[in-house]
Order: sequence, then C-alpha cells, then structure tokens
Amino acid sequence: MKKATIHDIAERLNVTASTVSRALNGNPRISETTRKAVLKAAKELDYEPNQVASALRSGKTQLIGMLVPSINRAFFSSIIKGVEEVANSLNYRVIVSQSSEVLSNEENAVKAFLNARVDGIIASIGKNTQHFDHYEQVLDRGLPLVLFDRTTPFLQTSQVVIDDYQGAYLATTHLIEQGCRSIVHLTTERKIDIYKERYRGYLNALTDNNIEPDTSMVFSGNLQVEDGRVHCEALLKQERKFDAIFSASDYAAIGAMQVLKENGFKIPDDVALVGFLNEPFTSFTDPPLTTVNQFPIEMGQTAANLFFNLLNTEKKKIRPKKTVIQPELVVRASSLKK
Amino acid sequence: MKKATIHDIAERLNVTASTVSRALNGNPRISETTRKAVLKAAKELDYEPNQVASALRSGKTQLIGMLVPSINRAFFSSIIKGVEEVANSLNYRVIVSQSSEVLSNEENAVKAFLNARVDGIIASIGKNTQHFDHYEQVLDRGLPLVLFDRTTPFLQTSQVVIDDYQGAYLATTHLIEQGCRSIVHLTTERKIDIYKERYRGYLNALTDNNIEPDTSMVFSGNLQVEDGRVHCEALLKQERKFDAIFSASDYAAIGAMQVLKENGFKIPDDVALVGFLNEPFTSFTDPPLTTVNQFPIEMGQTAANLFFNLLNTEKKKIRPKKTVIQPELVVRASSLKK
DNA sequence: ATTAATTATGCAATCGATTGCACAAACAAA
DNA sequence: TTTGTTTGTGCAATCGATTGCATAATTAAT
Repeated sequence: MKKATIHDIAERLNVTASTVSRALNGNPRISETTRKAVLKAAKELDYEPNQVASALRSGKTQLIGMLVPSINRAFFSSIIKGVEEVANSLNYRVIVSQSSEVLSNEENAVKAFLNARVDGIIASIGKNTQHFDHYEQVLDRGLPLVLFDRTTPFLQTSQVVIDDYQGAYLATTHLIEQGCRSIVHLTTERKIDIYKERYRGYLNALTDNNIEPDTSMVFSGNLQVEDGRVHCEALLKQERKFDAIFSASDYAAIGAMQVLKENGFKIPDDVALVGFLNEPFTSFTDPPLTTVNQFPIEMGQTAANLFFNLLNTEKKKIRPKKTVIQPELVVRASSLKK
Repeated sequence: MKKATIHDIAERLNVTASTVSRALNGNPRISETTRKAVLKAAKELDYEPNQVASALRSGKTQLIGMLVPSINRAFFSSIIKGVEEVANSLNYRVIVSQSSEVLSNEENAVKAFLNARVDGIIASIGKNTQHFDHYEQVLDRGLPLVLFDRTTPFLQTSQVVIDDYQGAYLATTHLIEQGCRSIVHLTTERKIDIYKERYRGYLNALTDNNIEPDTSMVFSGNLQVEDGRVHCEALLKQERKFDAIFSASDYAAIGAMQVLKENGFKIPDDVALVGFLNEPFTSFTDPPLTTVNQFPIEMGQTAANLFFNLLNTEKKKIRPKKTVIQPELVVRASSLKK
C-alpha cells in the first residue's frame, strides 16, 4: 500500500495538486472551506509530505551536516546532542560524520554533505587540518557554515568557542589561592589555538600573582593518560619541587594522579591537581578531579542557533559572528586544601 | 555560480541527459567513447550528482535514520560511531535523533525519518516503550528496521543484543572464583529484558556453584550512582554480611565503591566489586572497576551490517536475524584478590 | 448594467536524475 | 539483396511538490 500524495488528495476533492499544496502550506489565497476539506482528506488518506520531492523543488532539505573528529568522545557527543535538540525543535535533521582527525575524511564528509544537499554544515576542524578549501566551497555555495571549538581564522564564518584563556586563568588562579606556588603545566605542541590560549591563561595567572613562570615546569605531549604518567614520573625522578599540576586535559591529569598516588603523595595536600574538559569520569576519580567545564551541550545549542541565524539572514547582510562561552571551574577535592 | 547538471554535460557533448546518466552509472549500453567523453566533461564542469533528485526518482535516499535514547551516553555514542563507519564506507549517511526515553519523542523521530524518506531505521527502543505501532509502520512500508540492545519480541525484525545472561554469569562466577560467597546484586525493576537476563545470569552462576541465592541480597533501584550509594548504606546499616557486589550498571557500582571506601572497607579484600557496561570511567576509579564490556562499536557495526543485509534482500526472502554478541569480563583491581 | 477589483483556483513548467520503450545505424547471416 | 541481430542513443514519462502566471468566479463600485 503506497503513500498518499497531494495528487490523491486533489483527485478525491476534484481540485488540483496546486490547490492542495497551497492549502497545506497555509497560502492565504486558499478559501477556508477548501483548506478544511484538504486537511480532512489529508488525514483520512494518512498523507505525509514527501520531503525529498519538496527538497528537490524548493532547494531546502531540512538537513544539517555535522562533522566531528570522533562521535564517541564525551565532549563531541554532547555537542551533537545540543545541536540535535535545537535542530529537531525547528524540524531539521542532523546528519553526523566523523573525520577521525584525517584530512581526507574531512574532505569526503563535506563533499558527501554537499551531494546530499544539506542546508548547511556545523563542524569542528581536524587537529592537523591546514587546508580549508573544502570549507571554502561550502561558503562559495552560499551555505551556512558554523565552526565550533576548533576553529581557524582563515575562514570567514560564524563560530563558537569557549574562552580557553579564561578557563586556564581561573584554574591557575584557583591553585594559587590554595597556596600553590610551583605549578606544573601539561600541554601539547598542537597547532590549534585552544592549547595556546590555555597556556597563555596559565602564564598570565602566574605573573598577575607575582610568580615567575618557569618554562622547565611546562611539559608538552599528547595529553593522554600515558603522557600524564610519563611527565609526572619524569618530574619525580628529577626530584623537582612542585605543589600543583594544571593539565590542559583531564586525561593527562589522571595519569599524573595515578603516578602521584603510587608514589605516596597526598592529593591535594602534597600536590594539587586541576584538569580541563570536565570529562564524565572526573567526578569518579579518587579524589574527584577539579576541572574546567566547557558546557558542551550549550555549545552545541549555541552552534545550532548561530546556524539558524545564518540560514535566516540574507546573504548580503551576513556578518560572521563569534560566540565565546565562558567556562566554569568545577572545584573538587583534588585541589581543595583544608 | 550554479552547480552543473547532467543536462549541462549533455548539451556540451550534443547528447541527451539519458546518455549522460547512463554513462555516469556505468550502464553497459553506452559506448566506451561516449563514456569517456562524459566523464571528462563531468570533471571539467565540476559536476556532482544531486542526490535529492536521484532520491526522488529512484526512491533511495542513501540515508539511515538512527534513533537512540540519548546521544551523549558513551554506550550509545559508540554504537553510533560503529554504524557511521560502516554506513559511510557504503556511501550511506546517518541521521541521528534521540528519544530521551519519551514515547512521543520516539514516535515523532520515526515519523520524521519516514518523511525524510530514509532507506531504513536502526533503533534502540525507549525504556518505557510498550507501544510499537510506529515501528510497525516502518515494517509495513517494507523498510529495513534493526533494533539493538533494547529490543522487543513484539517486532519481527533483525536485532543485535549482547548476551546479558552470559555477561552476568561470567561476572558472578569470577567473584565466586575469587572466593566470594555472599554476593549482592544491584538491579532495576525495568521491564526491559536486559536486566532480567543479568539477574538470571547472576542466579544461575550462584546455583551452579552450590550457593543458595538469597533474595534479600538483591536490591532494585535506578542503577545510578546515588542508588548504589543508598543500597550500600542500607547494607551497612543492617550489618549484613557480604563480600562482593555485582551491579548491573557501572554507575551503581561506583556509588557502592564510594560508600565502602568512606566506611573503611578495603576493595577488593573486604568487598569485591564488579559493574556492567565498561563505561570509560571504570578504568580511572581507584581501584579500577572490573566490569563487562559490551563492545558497543562492534555492536554498531553489526547493526549496520544487519541493516544492509535486510536492504539487499528481496522482501519475500527476508528472515529476521538475531545476532548475539558475547560480552567480555574486563577484570581489574576491584575484584582481583591477591 | 457595465466595469473594476478582489478572491479562489487551475495550468503548466520546474527541480535533476532515471528508465522503459522505440528506433536508427551497423553488422552478420542467408 | 533481404532479413535478422546487435549496439548505442534518443524520446518522453516519471518521482511529488512548488510556484509564476493566467483565468474563472464572485463581489464591489459606478
């Protein structure tokens, strides 16, 4: 049994498909009588619009392409959640793809989105992406493009980021307030801005509190659990004096926590710890890890709102907008002395 | 500057759009000469097929609707990841929606998928869903439907689940092998099969080892962290003797772990702990939590494979297939004595 | 009663790709 | 030379909804 179309409705009422289409879309040139009849017939025939046909004619698919490095990372899946919520409420659907941080995947995903004729794209660029031609194409076609978290100044388009500088500044200041003076920083060499900003926040918090930054206290790696372990073991081996670690990632912070505990250090009394990301596991460590909340769901909602802003703005009047979300320091036992 | 269509290619080569279409689709009735010319022109004009037009005519959108209770839960986002990987490699895209365990959301999402004319649906049903009309509609339309994790015997369609019974059996047996005899079980009243199966696995492991099950050792709640805490506190208050807890969820296990540690119990020596899910945080607790891995990414891949199986099978020959994934006990320090 | 203005609907093209059927050209067989 | 195949393309309809323009029907104005 096939789905009813507007033609079936038209036939039953002895009108044309045009009339039915207009009636269903609330066109004011249709009489109230006809409109009611159409709506009634539509219900009786269990009519549901075919969005594919509609999309072909109107050029609007009601689809948003969403590209993330990895779907199953807490941060990204929460952003997807936020985007989905807003999109859904406005009758848009979200197509997700992942780049796995590989440029060619990223390019292919964007191309696939364009072929699927999405109405626009929301994306976070890969860690190592330096070419942006594929995104330029999106803009050239006049499609809305919103970047989140990992952005680039090379693309003139709306973006949402958190204030990484502020997050790091808050974290470091908090450690100082807890009496720490020798604060280690775990970071990465990655070219994306977010880590530079966190590093800058760390440095400024130190100098603002009259603590001389010491570059030998800054360790660069991949920010994974193992990196945290390695750096921390190196610190201990060198018998360096330090009373706190601010890690640009929760994972490295956990690695450090493990090593510290294994070596009999008390957290936070001997060494206070602060991470970054507010990964779900941070509240389950022992002690629970102080970290920086990036509000990923809200970030997703914001990205979606920016998206619809672009979508509803005349092309000529579009002015890219950058939204900066203020992060929140989540203070837990790993840094709270006394 | 508008996208080129097959008509533009046709015009340039003085052939018709039919020929171009056939050439691009590898129809053997097109001469090699023409095919090459078409391919060349397509490249020069930067032609990309319009999938919307193709979808309208062919009835295939290359879209899969994927419905999960919540996008940002590790288990579900990993399943999405697995589905996306397979789908992507076969040139399909995945639309995601979340039900938030609310029936009306579930119904709306399915309806939205149908309106978007997806080629089929992969879904996990809501915790409280007892009506399946919306899924029946999918089947009535002859669309592939694959259910995963949370399924129902009321729908005749392919599904992927893990062997919850076996997971629980392994977990409980492991505790017994570690010398435990009084094993508490944390579960839920929910109507979905998975918890019943885990309970059954727990019981059978006990009786198979000549341990008399004691229903007063079984606690039912929501399986969240707080529930684990509450149940554990109750146990301690009643001064019940127990030497292990097998929780049907990692969250409740963590709650219990917290309470035990707060009360000076040694884990695993005084009480051994095993959870279920293999949530990412379980490796970061202290001690790390023994748990049951459900292989969610593999489950997603399997679901996708079942989906394409259905898609490529003649309607008449379709025989729903149930795939059962064998879980793995991930033994960590929370249960490993000595 | 005639004209003008308004209102409701129909006609037909369009979006871009696909496909059954027809047909011309080229070639082979008789 | 005639008939029969094979091969490569074209024609035109189709998928279902949308929309500019035309027109019929109704009402208002003169």
